[in-house]
Amino acid sequence: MSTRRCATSSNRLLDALPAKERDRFFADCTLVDLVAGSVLYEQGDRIRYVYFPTESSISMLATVDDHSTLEVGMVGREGMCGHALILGGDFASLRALTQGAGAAWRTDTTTFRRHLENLPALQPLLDRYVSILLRQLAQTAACTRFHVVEKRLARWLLMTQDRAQADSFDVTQEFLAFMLGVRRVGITTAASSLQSRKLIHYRRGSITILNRDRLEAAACTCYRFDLEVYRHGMTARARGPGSFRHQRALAGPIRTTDA
Amino acid sequence: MSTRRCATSSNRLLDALPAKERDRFFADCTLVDLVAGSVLYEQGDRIRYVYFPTESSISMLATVDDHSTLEVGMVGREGMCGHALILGGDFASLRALTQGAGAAWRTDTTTFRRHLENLPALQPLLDRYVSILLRQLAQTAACTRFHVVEKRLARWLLMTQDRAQADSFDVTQEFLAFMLGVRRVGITTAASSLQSRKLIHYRRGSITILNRDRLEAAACTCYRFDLEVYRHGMTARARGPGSFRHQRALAGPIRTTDA
DNA sequence: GCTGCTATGTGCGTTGCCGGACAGACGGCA
DNA sequence: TGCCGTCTGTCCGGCAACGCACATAGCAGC
Repeated sequence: MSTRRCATSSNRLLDALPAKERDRFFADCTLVDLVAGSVLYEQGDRIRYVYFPTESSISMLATVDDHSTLEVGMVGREGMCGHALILGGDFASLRALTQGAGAAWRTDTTTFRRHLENLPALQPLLDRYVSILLRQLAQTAACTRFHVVEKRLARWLLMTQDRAQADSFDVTQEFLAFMLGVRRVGITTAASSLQSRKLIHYRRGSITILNRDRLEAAACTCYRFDLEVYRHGMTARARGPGSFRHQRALAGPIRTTDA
Repeated sequence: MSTRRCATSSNRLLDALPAKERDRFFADCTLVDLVAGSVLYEQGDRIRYVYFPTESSISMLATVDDHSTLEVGMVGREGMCGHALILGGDFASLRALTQGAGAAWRTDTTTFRRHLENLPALQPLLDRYVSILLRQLAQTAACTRFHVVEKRLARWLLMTQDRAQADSFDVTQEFLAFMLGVRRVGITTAASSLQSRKLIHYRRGSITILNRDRLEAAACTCYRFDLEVYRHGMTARARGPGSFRHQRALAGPIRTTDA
């Protein structure tokens, strides 16, 4: 089933380090196996370890009213889990839950902090990652507000496929509903629509992506936007236009007019 | 009308700097007047100036599909606008629009970068601010998903009141609709509901908050949560519980079980 | 094979918001 | 004073998603 599995199973952030620094960093890392469904941090937990997934994927979750939960970010081999440490914090600001089982590099907080000081390329690299994460959160907020469940589901499946590096992965509709913050039946409807169009196939806790291109066409544009942000950062390439519906309603000139 | 106006009209982030550093920073700042409706950055713009509002407030906006826009963050005297620079970036990742007219300290990018290197307290302070911003984005995503317009409107009004430091401020329903990503009529309904309960009073482009406590009770809990995050960061105090509706659906143990 | 658990599918009325259209009200300006 | 642009209020049908309840289907263990 895992047809798209890659040869190299490392983490892209760490790969981006200069070889010397990377070696020093890896010397203090342990390769661990994350179990699907395990909670890495509860909101407000003191962070003990940071994680750099290689095959696994982790969901960042925000909760309101003690029961409604929404996935606001996804971390795979392109990222890291425990971003608060990058910014000098001690506590996890969001719940982190292993969504796709698999391997991840792990380092304890103290060691990680030491590397942040001693490896000159590390902090800038991770700062850049934080800014990407920040943009992803903003995009998810808008996406969740404006896009229908079916398109959001398609986006989620594509994002997960990228991180699982496989066409097929284990997930129940109940879990998907939890991630997208909708009813399970909402997922049933959306998923069966996608299946009837032969974009995906699913059965009892497992989903296979059949046609990636058409699934991408069925997803909202947020998927592609996210990819662009990861690839090019926030340069002009990832620009999305956007104008106020009624410019007249805004007093004053549009550009900065401060003295 | 502006009964709650404070004597000190400075910026809280800059106030938190040690006196010596603050003085050096202010020496290179200009106090400018932001005009309501002016766009400080378009998404993807190279950042030329950063802003530290004192009386003004700025909205950070995310756009999807070239027309649907959502306010994902608000910056007032408690924050700064141009966070990308803190993380070493050059480009604005979100649109920034002056929502409440007023004064702000401004510095150009080059000078700001120099201060980041030379003033030892600045970078840690702003890093902490970024992590707060990040948490605010996540909260907004969940809030936008789960809370009805009336509660979101109440939250928005409270947040704006805090930043305007006045009970009354100028804003049209059209603009509110734009911020919350809903129809103008949706605001009409919500606002007249709040007005009928004597929590606010409004007339033609201006809103007055009549009863702050009851308005807070009418707002979603996200308002209070935000305040806690600003006050205490992500320590245990700001913890919000949250459990999966059906724990059974998650395979494996709940705590981290990696080797 | 049967049992029992979990995952998926369907039906029903309800609700919050949408899109569009239009009527009324306010307030600056001539 | 009266005009006119802007802001606000009300109506309509429609739809996506909700909450609840119950029916079916896959799969594991005995």
